[in-house]
Amino acid sequence: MFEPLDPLLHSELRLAIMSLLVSSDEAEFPYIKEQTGATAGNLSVQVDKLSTAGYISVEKTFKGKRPCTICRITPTGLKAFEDYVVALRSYLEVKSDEKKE
Amino acid sequence: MFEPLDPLLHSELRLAIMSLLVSSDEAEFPYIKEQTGATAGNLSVQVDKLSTAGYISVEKTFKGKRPCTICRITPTGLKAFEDYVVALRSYLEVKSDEKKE
DNA sequence: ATAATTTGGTTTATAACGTAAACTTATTTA
DNA sequence: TAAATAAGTTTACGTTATAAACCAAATTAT
Repeated sequence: MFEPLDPLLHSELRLAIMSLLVSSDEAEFPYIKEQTGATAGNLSVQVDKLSTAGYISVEKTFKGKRPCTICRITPTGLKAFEDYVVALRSYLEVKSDEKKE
Repeated sequence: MFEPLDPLLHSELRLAIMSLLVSSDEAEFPYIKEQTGATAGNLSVQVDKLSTAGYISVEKTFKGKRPCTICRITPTGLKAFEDYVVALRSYLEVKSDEKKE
């Protein structure tokens, strides 16, 4: 009836991060911070979790002399996001008293 | 850009409960338990939270000699659910690099 | 009759999670 | 050269979610 929701994606900030990365193939840390309105600390933690799960890749480079963290979604992450969206539908659709399952 | 998600609804089990109640105007505790696959304890806690928030009403009656807990969604709860669905869309839609906001 | 099981839950203890605050390091700017 | 800013990370804490333990009444088995 209700499909389980990937707990890694069922989090406001992590979902927002993934949402951004689905649309733009890469994004820098400060941009994600600005778009999501998250604090740097919270963002850092959640980026790390997504990265550890293999949902995003994180590249640490430099932009001039300043450090620059670039995030990208991975194929695994994209698949997980798509699956999550499908699963969510089972919660959002109105069921007109269907039988079982 | 991303609308905040009502924390009370952004929970797998509570969302499932609300989803059931949106479609069926009332549902008994054991039915919700069966449909969601939740444990009775977890369900009891989450029903209580939704009830405290005024999102559902809980009526305790009897069915024959056995206790029977009936849940119904309230207008407040329905509104909250609808708002949540709208807010969620801001995370699920693919944005083709639109400008700002 | 009474013991065991089932039904229908509630309470509570714990582990996981989200978040902000504090901190670090390097770089500009005053 | 001192202060402020940028770009993060670490850590500490309060909040949540969840299962385990519990309770009471009714039903079924012995």
